[in-house]
Formats: sequence, structure tokens, C-alpha cells
Amino acid sequence: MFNTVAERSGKGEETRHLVLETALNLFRRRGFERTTMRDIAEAAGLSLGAAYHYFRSKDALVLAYYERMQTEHENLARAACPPDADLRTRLSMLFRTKLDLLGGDRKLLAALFGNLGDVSHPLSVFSRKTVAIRERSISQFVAVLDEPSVPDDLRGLLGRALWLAHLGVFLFFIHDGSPKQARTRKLAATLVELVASGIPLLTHPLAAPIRGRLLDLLAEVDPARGAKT
Amino acid sequence: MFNTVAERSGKGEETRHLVLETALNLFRRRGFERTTMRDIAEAAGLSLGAAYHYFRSKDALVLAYYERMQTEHENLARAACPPDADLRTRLSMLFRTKLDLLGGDRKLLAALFGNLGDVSHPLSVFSRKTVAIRERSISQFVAVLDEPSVPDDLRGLLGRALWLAHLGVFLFFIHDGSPKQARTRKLAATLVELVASGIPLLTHPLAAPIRGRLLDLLAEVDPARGAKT
DNA sequence: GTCTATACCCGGATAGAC
DNA sequence: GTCTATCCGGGTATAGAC
Repeated sequence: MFNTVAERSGKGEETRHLVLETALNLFRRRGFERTTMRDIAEAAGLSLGAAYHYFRSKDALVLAYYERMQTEHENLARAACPPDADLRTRLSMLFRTKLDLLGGDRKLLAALFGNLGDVSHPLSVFSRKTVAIRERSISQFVAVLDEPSVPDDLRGLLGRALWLAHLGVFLFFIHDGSPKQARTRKLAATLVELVASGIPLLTHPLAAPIRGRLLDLLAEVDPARGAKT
Repeated sequence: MFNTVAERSGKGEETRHLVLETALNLFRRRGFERTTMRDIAEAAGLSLGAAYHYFRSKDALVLAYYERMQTEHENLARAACPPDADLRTRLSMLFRTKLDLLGGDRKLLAALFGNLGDVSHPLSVFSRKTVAIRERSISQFVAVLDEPSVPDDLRGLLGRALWLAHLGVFLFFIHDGSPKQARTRKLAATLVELVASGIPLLTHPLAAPIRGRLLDLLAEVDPARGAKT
């Protein structure tokens, strides 16, 4: 019952770690679909059943990967950003660090992102299984907007919209074969410019009708409300 | 060699049609993934081999479905739209007819749209196999912008952007459980308003900087350029 | 050309012995 | 905790009836 030692440093922990690393390696080299659980088990020097003992499914391996990457991104972004930076800098750093972190995993992500549209799929960015990680990611973008120039009542909505836009960039990134994903970096930079120069304009009186409609639109697609199945 | 009769009205055509209808029925009821080729063959009163004789794969059935739906949508949209209608009306009709046409297929589409992000997947909205249908769909949106208020040089870009936005609406639609997909219809209406009221503003001198940046952004994500793998 | 039947491979997932 | 055997479904291949 209380085999805390085994849980922390025992052979189990070690083997579990081995399985995850092996899987990630194979995923990165061959992509997700073309890596079988049999491949993983063999490469880790285990039987198929043993691999399944540690991860109930191929998906479980991916969830572990998601979580690790989100945590790493949070750390990277925090480290890269001077505390007094402005919105433009903070947003651009958020993109930059994410692109740096995931630049080598595009093949894997391509396969995973395939499940983008399927809310019911456990690995989807919109699924129940991924709420926790999703919310952490969203709050990074909301936090970027945490400054006086952004009216309080817009922050949440705009932050979530930004997160949605970031998904678009991400989708582009995944299939961007240019060296160091230069095209995606360009795209992100353009988006940052658009946001940074557009936000002040949102409060301009002439933009009032557009602003209202834009907010309506955003409120309707708010990921928090969720379009239930 | 020249058995044109058999090709047009022979038993082959009939069986082929039967297989497709049966498959679509099962897809609609049970979803794509949970329908097996064996199910389809059995429900159609055929052997597995026979079903495969007409459609090389499960995917081929889906491509046939895509094509039929695109054609039907074109007809519906054309029929629903008075020739002298304005932009707002034409755009709103485009959405309305699509939602009407596909309202019953959400379950199926959910499974198919799962492949959204995976450019390399044959059934993806962005894949090579679906270029022809995709281009037909895009040109519906470009055509909506075919009027004096839209500057010529923006039409192509904005049309494609509109198509991209329509994908977002579609994604929402798929998981919209509200009666008659009322929420999606609301969303589409709001989007139409935003576009209809935003386009004139794009030519306003005050919007010049935003306009430039927006166009940069759109040019970079233009589906026509494609982010090659 | 249309179809049946059957045997086979592959990969995800599970059961149960050890 | 680990293994072997097995199931299940998608997909292929092929031999042969009509």
C-alpha cells in the first residue's frame, strides 16, 4: 500500500521514465502514427504488455508530453521576459520561446494536431482531458494583456482570442518547412504588430461599432463557454 | 472497352451508388470511426471484397461525400440568392445554406474534421487530395466580395481570409448541440455584420496602418501559398 | 466485369499466467 | 512488474464462381 519508495525512486519510476523517453524519441523521428506501441516496447527493451503497464494507451504518453512542454514553456517565457517589458515585447517573447521549444517536434505535433477539430478526441486542444493544460496556456496570453492600455473588461476576452490566434500560428508552424521556421516567426511578428497597434485603436470612438461587433464575436466563440457536444 | 452503357446505368453504377448511400447512412448514425468497412458491406448486402471493389478505401467514400456536398452547396447558394443582393445578404446566404445542408451530418463531420490540422492526411481540408473541392469552396467566398465597395487588389486575399474564418465557424458548428444549431447561426450572423461593417472602414485613412498590417498577415497565411511540409 | 470467400498482415489494447 | 497469447478492426490479396 505505502510503497512510497518504489513510487519515488524504485524501478517502476525508472522504467516509466524510460518508456516515455523512448516513445518521445520515436515520435519525434517517425511521427506519432507511424510509431507503434510495439516499436516503443521493443526500443525500450520491454514487452508490449510491460509498456502498457506504465501507460494505459498511446494517448497517455502524449498527455505526459503535453504537460511537460507546457511547464517548460512557462519557465522559458518567464525567464526570457524582463519584468518591466511592454505588451509588444511580452507577446513576442511568448511566441518566440514557444517556437524555440517546439521547433524540433513539428513532425510529432503535426500528427497530434490532426485531432484539432475533434473535441471529443482526448488529445484535441479542446478536449476535456486537456482542460488543465489549455487553461494554463490561455492564462499566459491573458497575462500578456495585463497592463493599463487594455480595459479590464476586455482583457479576458481578448486574451482568449489571442490564444485562438496563437493556435492558428501554431498550425502554420507545424507545416512550416522554412529554415528555423523563419516564415512562422515572421507571421508571429506581424501578428504581434497587428495586436500591439490595434489594441489602442479599439478604444478610439470611431471604432465603436466595430468594437461592439468584435466583442460579440469573441464572446460567442469563447473557449470557456465551450460548444458542448 | 466501350461499355458505356454499363458505366452509365449498368449494375455497377447501381451497386456503387448503393455502397455510397449505405456508408453515408452508417457514418451519420454511428460516426466515421465506429463504422467499419465490414459493417458497410454487410448493410449493403455485399461482401467485403465487393465494397472494396467500388471504393479503394474508407477515405474514398469520404472524398465522394465531400464532392457531392460541395456541389449541392453551390446549387443551394445560387438558388437562395437574388442576383442583385448586396454583400451582407450574399455572405449570410452562403452560411445559411451550408448550415442547412450539413446540419444533419455534424457527427460525421466531427470525425472527418478531426483531420483538420494534418495537411498530409488525405481527408484534411488542406490536403492535396482535396484541392479541387477546396478551391471551389474558396471561390464562393471570393465571389461574395465581387462588388465595387471592395478594392480589386484586396478581393482575393480577403476572400481567402473569409474562407478561413468560415472554417472556424464550421468547427464551432460541428460541436454545436443547440437546437437547429442556433448558436452557430448567431455566430455566423455576427461575423457577417463584422465583415459587412468592417470592409468599408478598411479604406478609411485612419485605418491605414492597421490595413497594411492586416494585409501582411493575410498574405502570409494565404492558403494558396501553402506552408509546405 | 461483378462478386464471394477466405486467409493474411498490421497495430492498439487486454487477460491472465508467472 | 513483466511476459505471452489473444482479440479486434482496418486493410490487402487472391482464387475462383458467374
